[in-house]
Amino acid sequence: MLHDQHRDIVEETRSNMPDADTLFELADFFKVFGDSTRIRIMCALFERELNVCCIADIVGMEQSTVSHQLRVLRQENLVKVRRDGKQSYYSLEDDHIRKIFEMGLEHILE
Amino acid sequence: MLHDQHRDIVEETRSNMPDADTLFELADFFKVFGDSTRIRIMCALFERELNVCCIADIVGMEQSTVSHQLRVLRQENLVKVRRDGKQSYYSLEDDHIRKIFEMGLEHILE
DNA sequence: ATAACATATGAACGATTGTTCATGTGTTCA
DNA sequence: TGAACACATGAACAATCGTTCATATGTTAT
Repeated sequence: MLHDQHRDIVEETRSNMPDADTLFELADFFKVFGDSTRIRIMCALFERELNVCCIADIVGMEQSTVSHQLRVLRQENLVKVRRDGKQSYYSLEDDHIRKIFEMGLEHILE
Repeated sequence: MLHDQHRDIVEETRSNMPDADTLFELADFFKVFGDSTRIRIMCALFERELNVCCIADIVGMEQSTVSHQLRVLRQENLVKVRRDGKQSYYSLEDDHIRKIFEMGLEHILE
């Protein structure tokens, strides 16, 4: 049960929070970072742009798996594609990713 | 198939990446941010420390659900607990969380 | 000691997710 | 045009995850 003294705290806290939709989007965005295959793909792309079969080789997974995960990364605007003949070259979309990575690494290395 | 010209790229990229264990840990860490209930809990805690039933009320979920998720947050060292009589007060563990939040928000608001 | 309350936890369930296999689409080169 | 290649995608499956219900633990007050 919620005490009377708590009602105000609850109300004020709730009013200072971003709206539910935004937080939902935020969760979806971070969900992308929550898989080690995708993390490894992004990490590989920190160096340079790479085509799909290189990425597959680097992370040691099937081409199909990598393609599926690249689609997830694309949908959240984390990577962009460039077609060159038969091959698709992927690269990182922006620099937030790098910073988020750094923050995460700082946290776990404590 | 991997072309000869790609072998070097693969090797060099792989050698510049953090080791697999670290990236696995990193994924597990970000996994915690990938759920809207947990996001909302963390967001509520930005304001002030809160006990469990206040959090449950703010996020609109069962006390049990919130307790389970608080355990997840505890296990990844994202929150700490303080017992005060019958109640447990939760607060954020460090400031990385705030920065990671900000990065995420910046990204989705583009 | 017992009742009432706050929180934690285990089991069970449905839902979501990651991977693989098979196949489809699009491009190049002979 | 057709074979070979690079990549994308759909279906299916196992595994993981989030929630709920029921119950256990721990604390306070009578």
